[in-house]
Amino acid sequence: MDRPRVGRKRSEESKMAILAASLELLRERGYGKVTVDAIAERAGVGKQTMYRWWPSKADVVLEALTETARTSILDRDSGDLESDLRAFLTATFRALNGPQALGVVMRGLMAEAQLDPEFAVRFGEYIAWRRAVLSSIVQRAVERGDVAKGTSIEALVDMLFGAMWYRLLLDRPIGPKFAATLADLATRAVR
Amino acid sequence: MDRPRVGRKRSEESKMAILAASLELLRERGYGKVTVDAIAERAGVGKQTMYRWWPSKADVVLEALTETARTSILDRDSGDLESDLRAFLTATFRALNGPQALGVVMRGLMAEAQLDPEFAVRFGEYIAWRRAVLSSIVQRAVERGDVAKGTSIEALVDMLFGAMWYRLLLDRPIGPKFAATLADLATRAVR
Amino acid sequence: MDRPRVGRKRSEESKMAILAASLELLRERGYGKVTVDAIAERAGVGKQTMYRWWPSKADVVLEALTETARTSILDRDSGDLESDLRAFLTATFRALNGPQALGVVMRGLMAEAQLDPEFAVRFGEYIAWRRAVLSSIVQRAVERGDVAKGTSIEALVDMLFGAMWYRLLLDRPIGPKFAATLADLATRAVR
Amino acid sequence: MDRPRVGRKRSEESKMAILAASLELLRERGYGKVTVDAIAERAGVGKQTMYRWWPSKADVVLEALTETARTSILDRDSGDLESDLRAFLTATFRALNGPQALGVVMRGLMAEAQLDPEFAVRFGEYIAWRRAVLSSIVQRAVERGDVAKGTSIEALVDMLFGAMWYRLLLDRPIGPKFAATLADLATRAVR
DNA sequence: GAATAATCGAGACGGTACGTCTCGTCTTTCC
DNA sequence: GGAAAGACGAGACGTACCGTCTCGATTATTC
Repeated sequence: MDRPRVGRKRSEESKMAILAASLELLRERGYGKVTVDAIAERAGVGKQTMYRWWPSKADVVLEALTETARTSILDRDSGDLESDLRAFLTATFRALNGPQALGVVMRGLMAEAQLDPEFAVRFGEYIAWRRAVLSSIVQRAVERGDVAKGTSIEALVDMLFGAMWYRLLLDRPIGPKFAATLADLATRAVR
Repeated sequence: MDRPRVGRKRSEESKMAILAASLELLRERGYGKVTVDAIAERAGVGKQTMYRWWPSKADVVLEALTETARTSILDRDSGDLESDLRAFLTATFRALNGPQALGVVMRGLMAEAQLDPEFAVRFGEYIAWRRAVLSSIVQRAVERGDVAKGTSIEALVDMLFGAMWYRLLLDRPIGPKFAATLADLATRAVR
Repeated sequence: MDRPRVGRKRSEESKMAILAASLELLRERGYGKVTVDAIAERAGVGKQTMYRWWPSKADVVLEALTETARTSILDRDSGDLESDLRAFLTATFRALNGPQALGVVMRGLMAEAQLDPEFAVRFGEYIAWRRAVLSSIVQRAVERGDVAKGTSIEALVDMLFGAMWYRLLLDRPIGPKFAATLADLATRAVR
Repeated sequence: MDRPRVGRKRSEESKMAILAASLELLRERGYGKVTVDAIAERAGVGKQTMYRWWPSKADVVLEALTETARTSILDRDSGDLESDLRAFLTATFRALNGPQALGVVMRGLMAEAQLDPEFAVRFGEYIAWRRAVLSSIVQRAVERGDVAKGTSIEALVDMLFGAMWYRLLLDRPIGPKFAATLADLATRAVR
């Protein structure tokens, strides 16, 4: 059982300043050009304060992303798979292209995950959390009997998120039209 | 008009040594831990020789990859979309997991493409070349009349390659079973 | 006028623990490798408690040193300059080499004084205090008429303490033999 | 036996720029406030270039000092110990106070030697070199028969250089008057 | 005996400098 | 004139300490 913590409390102000500075710099320069020193300076914070709470730059950014992304998830139950999917994908894609430039940030993090295996673990958890939402949408359709028996939900989710990531990473546009096309193809695949 | 080239000829030996050393180190350490100096040393080559012929480390690796991958493409026309897809995907996935560890290399290059926009262009060309093969498989089915009108071939290819990349980048297994599932889902999606 | 202090009293226990921990660590690691955090931890004390009572790490050590050194001063009046000098120097040198490793500590403080001008002032006072003892030994000889007229006592003291510090700082041995040699040379110099 | 070196030669230009920048900064800020980054920037040089050739900042400064000090050594043989000593000490002290502020630099290095044992070794060699000059002056007097039998030359040199260092480190003035006093005392001590 | 003050251990904070690493370029010598 | 060797400028990285600030608990004094 945790003995009651003693000493100065973690500064919520610094924490927020770091996350905010990260997002700012990410938008201004893109992931690859953001340095730890720049974040610390912009946040008015010592570098050690960052390393005390996050193991690496990528983890700071991941937390900043998670914070922001929390709002942009949409899961509306319309009773129809295709329209649920379209709504979810459209909202997701909009966030990617939005003023926060989430797409750029996510590309950078995916890159980092390839280079730093320890970060990959934590990034994987974030990804799994996003997957879960999409899975549950499909799951509802299964329960309604709208999905052919034996269909692999996992593979379907891989195809949907995969298509999104694939275009994101190759810097191709991701818009509402693409969302509709994917929703349509996915719905037909599981019929 | 080309005046007959003067001076020492490009050493084919050095070129091969560089490509071989790259693949070796890639397998041993993974992309992120391979340095230019290490490749040069392993190849017994000056660093300048690398930069004379390739614009960056990533391009060396890309060429090493292309060289190897050339063999692993399979495009058999069986007259049936699902079985063509299954065959193509199975062969592709096998190469990823093969002794050359192509998967690891491709992950590294995709990461690099996120951080270096100039390399992203060249990497994009490589990707497009791989896409073309898969597209032509689907195109044949279209010409046979096996694909519903209005189906977006591009989106279908995005879903297939997307699913592959998505699993690859998140370090999840990619095997023949997954190939079959994808081929099945894709075939049903276009009916 | 000081109104009688209110509030918790200074903890004599903590003070002693800090001085003791300082000497311990000094002996174990040498001045350069002793950190403020280490002293605080060893003493079971908050860092602020140190900075509340001493302006810097060096001052803590200086006080620890002064405390110890108080005992090691010897000033016996034998009526003979050479033997007084020999006795004083022998005792001083013995303290430097003693179990407290005063020599090591003093070297560290002298170094600190070069880097921190404010500390240099306080260290200078300590040095002056030690000089005064040696000066008074020579002064007695002057009053006995054993010193040639016009001899600079200050320069003589500089030579004696200078020789000691010079060897100390260059990590050369300082023992009773050296004390006798210095006493002899000094006595002849002032005849 | 050294095989003839291949590859780019050490840049004499960079080396000189580093040494020059060091002296400049030393004069401007004093040893304690000179940083490796500042030297590198002022010299227009990468930090690695410094660390390639010198193990630490102190060694750079030591070399800069040695370079400068080479000129300021004076060893004139007048046939008289006192006047030789006075001349040597006067010249040495003048260099300490001169426009190069050698005194400040030497204080910094002596401090560093206390904190970094590895540097202390190299600094000790520099000191030994300076000692040798003074020793040879006294040695000549011995050979002339001007020195009493049994006198410890080593101790005498310790006293002379010691007095100089002692005053230097305690930030007390060192001028020609002090040189004359020391020369006088030393000469009387060995008679 | 409650209110007020100052100290305490713990530990997070902003900041500075360090020494290492890797990149892509430049220079020298050899073939 | 290409190639291997290797030094170079640049600049980010993560670590180590410093001296300060904040927290909640613990004494002392004062009212």
